[in-house]
Amino acid sequence: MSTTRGARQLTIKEVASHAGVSPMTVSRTLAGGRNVRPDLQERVMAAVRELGYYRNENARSLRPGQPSGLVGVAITNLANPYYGNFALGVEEVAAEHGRRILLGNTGEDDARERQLVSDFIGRQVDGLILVPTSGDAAHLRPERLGDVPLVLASRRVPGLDVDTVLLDDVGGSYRGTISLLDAGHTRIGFLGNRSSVFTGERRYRGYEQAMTERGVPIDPTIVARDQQDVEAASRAARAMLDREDAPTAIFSANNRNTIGALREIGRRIRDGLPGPRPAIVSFDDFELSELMPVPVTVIDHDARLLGREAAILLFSRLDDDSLDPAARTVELPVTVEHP
Amino acid sequence: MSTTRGARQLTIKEVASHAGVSPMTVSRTLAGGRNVRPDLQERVMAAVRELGYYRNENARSLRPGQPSGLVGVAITNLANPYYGNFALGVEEVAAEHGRRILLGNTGEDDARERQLVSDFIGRQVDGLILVPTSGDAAHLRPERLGDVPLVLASRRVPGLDVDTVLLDDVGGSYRGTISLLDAGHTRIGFLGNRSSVFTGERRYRGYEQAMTERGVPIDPTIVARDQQDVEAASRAARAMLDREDAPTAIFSANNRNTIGALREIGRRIRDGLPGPRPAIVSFDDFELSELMPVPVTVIDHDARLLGREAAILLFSRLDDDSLDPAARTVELPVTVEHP
DNA sequence: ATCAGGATTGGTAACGTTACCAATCTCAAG
DNA sequence: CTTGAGATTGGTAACGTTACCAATCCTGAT
Repeated sequence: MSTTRGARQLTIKEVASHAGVSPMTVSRTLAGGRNVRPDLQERVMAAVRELGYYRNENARSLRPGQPSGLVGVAITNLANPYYGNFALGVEEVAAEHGRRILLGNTGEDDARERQLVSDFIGRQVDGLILVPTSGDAAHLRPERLGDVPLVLASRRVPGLDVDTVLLDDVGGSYRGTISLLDAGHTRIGFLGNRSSVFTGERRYRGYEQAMTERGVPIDPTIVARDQQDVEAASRAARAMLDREDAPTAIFSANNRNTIGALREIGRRIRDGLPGPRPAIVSFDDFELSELMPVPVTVIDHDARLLGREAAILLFSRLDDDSLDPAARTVELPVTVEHP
Repeated sequence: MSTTRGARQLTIKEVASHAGVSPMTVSRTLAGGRNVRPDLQERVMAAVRELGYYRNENARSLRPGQPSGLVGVAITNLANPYYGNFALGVEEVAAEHGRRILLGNTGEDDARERQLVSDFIGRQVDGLILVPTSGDAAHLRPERLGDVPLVLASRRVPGLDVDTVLLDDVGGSYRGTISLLDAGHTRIGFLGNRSSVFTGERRYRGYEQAMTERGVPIDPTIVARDQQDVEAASRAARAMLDREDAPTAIFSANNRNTIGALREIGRRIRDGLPGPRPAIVSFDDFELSELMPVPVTVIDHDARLLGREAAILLFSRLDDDSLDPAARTVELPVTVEHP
């Protein structure tokens, strides 16, 4: 099927003959017009406008050494506003550098990530920006990527020494937990991800450091580290709060867990259930946190900035050959905002 | 600069000589292996694995009739979770069809949209999905787009008759407003966008229809239709609620306005200001709406589904030449969820 | 008027791939 | 042992573009 689907794409040749010049003159004009007589440039541009010609970027990038102007971006979950903002930041900086982004969603699926990376490379991307899943890293090794620079965001990959942008997970979690301890809490629950998730590990470490430093023992019965979605987080919070010795405060290591915990707390208040109304410290901001029925301290950060930084690291490698090849890490600060 | 940046991309020729066959045999093997001896296929695949070869998709799509496998997607604001979900829906369906998406953010800027569309076409996209800005549509006319199918989402463009996916803005707003009227409210404020924004117009129309049908006059002093962001929405809500004859309920036509209104209401409650605590009907859901200090009725919908539908419309055109060329419109239902 | 030097223009080849065609090989039937 | 049909393999050209080189044009100095 599909032998002819309307007029096919115009070529430089057609523009040339329409303007009465050679293809080379058209090419030069489009490339900036160096060494082309102004009147010919005018004729060429007129023909381009008249015919509605678009230069074929794929053919262009076929010539050796020519960059494609594409950046492959794979993130784990576009539905999460955090990653939406991240993607926006990347897109902004890419646009400033005249590049486009090829976007893929991995859904935390390792196989999908491999597939995306292969495809991106097949499409000749100039660089890759990745929020890696936690799986195997063989497909990200330099020898597999050839000369395509890679920047990791949010998470590291064990054994992969490349440019990375991170949040100050440990510091933020530490300060957030300290603020609870300062307020007199000693039974502080933890909701988060398991250690195999990079940020899950780091954020737990911050919590742990603060508790240890203040000599407050960590009670594993009020530490839940395996919730990926709001539903599971809500259940974990319920189990914690149903206990005799329920926590008086909860440290939530990410947005999903915070929402889940607040749902459960809201339910208990509505239903008039007894027990503490725990204070919350949330790693990740969310809208209207100030209107919640319990005080929410927010460990906030700018995902868009994280995206911008990732893109900046990437383009610095692309645009500067003399750059020290050693991997760089940027760790963005987070703020702790009291209610 | 950049004469040699490490090893350049591998070619099919190198794979061929490594496997001891001709480039054509490699090409055929990669294309599925029809009419290639199994042992040669094996040798080829081994060479591909060993060398880490990726087929150059750009060169591939250079041949006439070959689709690029790319879809250009331009949305207005990736930071908005609504559009993040939309993009996710598009990406999912594109992936199911073996396509990748080129993503651009217009930021409601007309010039940027034009630029993105040009670039997308230059990169030989097989189709375009657009949340259009409200400006001029000349660059979206069929004669400018050649044979590249276009699908619009969320909004129509005046004078452009193409496949479109919309929400049932009018019906949802009508039903939401009716629910306020049913609850006995007669002073119902409106927060939304101006008429030149497609959804702004439609959502106002639903409000208007409900009010008119019930014989409740619309008071222009409590209709604010020019807020794009939370800040402005908050100010508009404040102005409304500061009035002697403040509304007892507010219809908010979008997420940004809802958040703004709730911020202002929260402030008034915290500060103990007098005046009504208006009920809210919000077009667009947001998390934890059930925990708000005033009842919030949510007109909900699935942005991800909207994205999926847009992609489905597009791929139906790409994959079925015999399709009736008449433009189709899909209007997705919305739900009205009482608190 | 002549000529060097630079500006301008155009022709050719090559980028990596695959459609098309021609060449070779296999094998069963005569 | 020949024949021919079908399977398999490889060579060539072309997709749209631009780097490189050669050809031509123009300018001002002699």
